[in-house]
Amino acid sequence: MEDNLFECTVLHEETVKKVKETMPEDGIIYDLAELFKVFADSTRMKIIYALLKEELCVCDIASIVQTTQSAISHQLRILKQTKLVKYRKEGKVVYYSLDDDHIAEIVKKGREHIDEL
Amino acid sequence: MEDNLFECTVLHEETVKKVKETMPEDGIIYDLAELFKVFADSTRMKIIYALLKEELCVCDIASIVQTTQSAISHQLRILKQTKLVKYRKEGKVVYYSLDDDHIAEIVKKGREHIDEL
DNA sequence: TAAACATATGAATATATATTCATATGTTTC
DNA sequence: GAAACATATGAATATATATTCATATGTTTA
Repeated sequence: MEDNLFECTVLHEETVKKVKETMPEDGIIYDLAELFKVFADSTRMKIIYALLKEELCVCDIASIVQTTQSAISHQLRILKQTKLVKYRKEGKVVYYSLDDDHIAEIVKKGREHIDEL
Repeated sequence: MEDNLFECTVLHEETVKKVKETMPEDGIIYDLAELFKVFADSTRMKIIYALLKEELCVCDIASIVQTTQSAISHQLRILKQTKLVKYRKEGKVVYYSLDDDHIAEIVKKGREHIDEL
């Protein structure tokens, strides 16, 4: 009659109850996972690193990342949708830059972890 | 004769050269993307949040995350391989806990970004 | 040592997503 | 307004990966 589907006799009920209460809503968890998904691809990570330095147009990025304009453009769309980059147009050229101070910090923390392994 | 495959006349050569010099090696970028990949799944994010509170056994985690023991175990393997969690055995029960201080910081920075949108 | 139990794992399936290719859109210049 | 150019995008393909199911492994207890 317990509401856990997990037939398990060593379950620490008090602990589980306490931890459950502190868990963020599923929506928050989902959004967090979605955010980190953006950082979870080499191409996008390269784009982010490049933009950490300065504003760049699409063909600059393609040259730096050594990938096709199309692939870059698709990835920039994702970065745009998740509000990690902003852009401005100058004629037919589009300049992208980072749109959030947290990005640098997240990358830095990740880098610290990597460097300590 | 340029070494860029990107037929693009507005390329900012000086800028591109400068940024290229500051880019981390591909290996670092790859490792970073792999790290963030671990955070990029709702189930793993829930496990991480649960373990932020305290050490838990597999069936506790399954109960908190409301998923099967098998799914949790598969995800814990990934968290183990990437050195984000450690474990200790007590008889047939296995207790998992976070293995790195950066994890909390990375999640916190991500959360700050989410909360500001 | 056999049964009960906690956890781990291999294989299969389903789903997500990165890249490529072709082409569309929008801007500038002649 | 036509050609050249920078960027965007839809469709298709290929690859990665999360979950499920069945079962294996290892530990405790009767």
